[in-house]
Amino acid sequence: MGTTQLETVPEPKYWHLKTVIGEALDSDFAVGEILPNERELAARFGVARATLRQALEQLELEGRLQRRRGVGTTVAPPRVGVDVSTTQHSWPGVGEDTWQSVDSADDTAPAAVARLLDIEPTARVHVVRRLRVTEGQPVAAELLYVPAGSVPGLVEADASGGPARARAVLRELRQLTLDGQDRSVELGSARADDARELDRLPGAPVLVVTTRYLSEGRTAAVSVATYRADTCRLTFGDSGDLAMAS
Amino acid sequence: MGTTQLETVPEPKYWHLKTVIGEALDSDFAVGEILPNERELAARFGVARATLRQALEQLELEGRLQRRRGVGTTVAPPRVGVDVSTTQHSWPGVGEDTWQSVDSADDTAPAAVARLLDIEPTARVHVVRRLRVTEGQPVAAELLYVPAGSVPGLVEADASGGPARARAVLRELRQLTLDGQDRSVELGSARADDARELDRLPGAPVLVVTTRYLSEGRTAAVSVATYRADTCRLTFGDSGDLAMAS
DNA sequence: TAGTGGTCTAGACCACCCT
DNA sequence: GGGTGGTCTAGACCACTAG
Repeated sequence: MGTTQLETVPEPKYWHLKTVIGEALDSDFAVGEILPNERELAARFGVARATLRQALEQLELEGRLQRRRGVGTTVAPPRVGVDVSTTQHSWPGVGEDTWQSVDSADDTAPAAVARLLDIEPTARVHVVRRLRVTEGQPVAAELLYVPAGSVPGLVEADASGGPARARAVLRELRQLTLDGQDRSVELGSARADDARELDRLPGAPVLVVTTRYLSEGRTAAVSVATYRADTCRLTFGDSGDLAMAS
Repeated sequence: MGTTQLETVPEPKYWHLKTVIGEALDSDFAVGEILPNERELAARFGVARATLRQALEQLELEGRLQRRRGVGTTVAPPRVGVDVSTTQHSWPGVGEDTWQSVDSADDTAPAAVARLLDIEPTARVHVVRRLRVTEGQPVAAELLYVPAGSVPGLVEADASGGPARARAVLRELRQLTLDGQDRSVELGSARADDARELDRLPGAPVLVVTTRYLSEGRTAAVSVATYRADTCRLTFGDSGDLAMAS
């Protein structure tokens, strides 16, 4: 009674913190600059460390911060745009140096991938592992699933399993005519092995790009590429050189 | 000494929990089924609630769970694929019922958008708000920024600001010839207003799709659409009907 | 009003990186 | 060894939903 209702909007503390720190990032910090450590920041803002961490996590999710254990928290550079437009791609590995072949193995495909390939979950496929590197930094790890039926010409002898084997699978795949591809993008979290190659912790947020390569009415191969969500912006340059023309 | 080193891999508890619960989800639960509450689950697994929550958060991020305050945690249905292929789009709002116009206002564009539009940050633009609904559920909220110069024919009188105004802006925009568009996808967190329209909490993870509409060598409009990352899989059907043919 | 998930605290210890 | 972020605990209270 008699008291004026003073903004009784219980905005969470971590949300407010995120805003405040975000603004400070714009005005007071340069890219690459290192922030005070979490314990000090928490004390400075008068909150528990867990609460501060919630704010930092959000900022990291948005690509504004970068945190490394044992090192500290730094201001992240703007996200790099990585081209995932389909016209650029054609078959995987055509004269591209953006992807590095890592190795290849024979294995079964995960259930979801087997469904896309329309094969039995127990059927064996070639699994090619590749890594995409941009400006010296790994940005994506890919698993390319190729059913044996798609590469009948592949000689089985060379079972070295190394990069040479991976390139051999890709070379055979290119013998097919590519009729088209579909692509989808969704949010995921990095599996342990992907995380290691991407220099992140397991569970880090990633953008999962799934591509079906179609040939002769069938799905000839499926690629599952996981991109670092913190540092990457996926671009689909559907106009591309058109913007340059005229 | 004398003790055999027993798998001293300090896999985080929450990571292990996530795996265990994820497997249980596959085998013991049906879509829509409600899980025991967090306090009980934590007790059952012998961990603190915060630790259990870390596991649930990951599963929610991957679209496997859905949590609602005051209600409970349920098993999420598979993500819905929403088509964001550019051929389908042409100008925004051409005979589509997937998008609902909400309203339109005159405002300045955020700095990042002003840069894409190549206009002054203080220049006024039409901001059209739209909502994308799929199967009765809101999946995306969009802000379409249209510089006044792109819609010279727009009559200023009708400043109602409601859906009618929004449709008028779109109608005028369609007078231009569309030369092409660029699109990019990145991870973000929902702003308060988007979160409300998407029926999520502020900060919820979203996929931000930014589109530049090009006309006569200029950027005629910019769309920033935020899709619910938990329930959506963005699809780029670059083959589409090709898969149907032959 | 009872029960749910969301926020917050004040500690502790661990894994990792640098010097 | 000293400092960083990452994990974990055992509590407490709040905001929301439903019966």
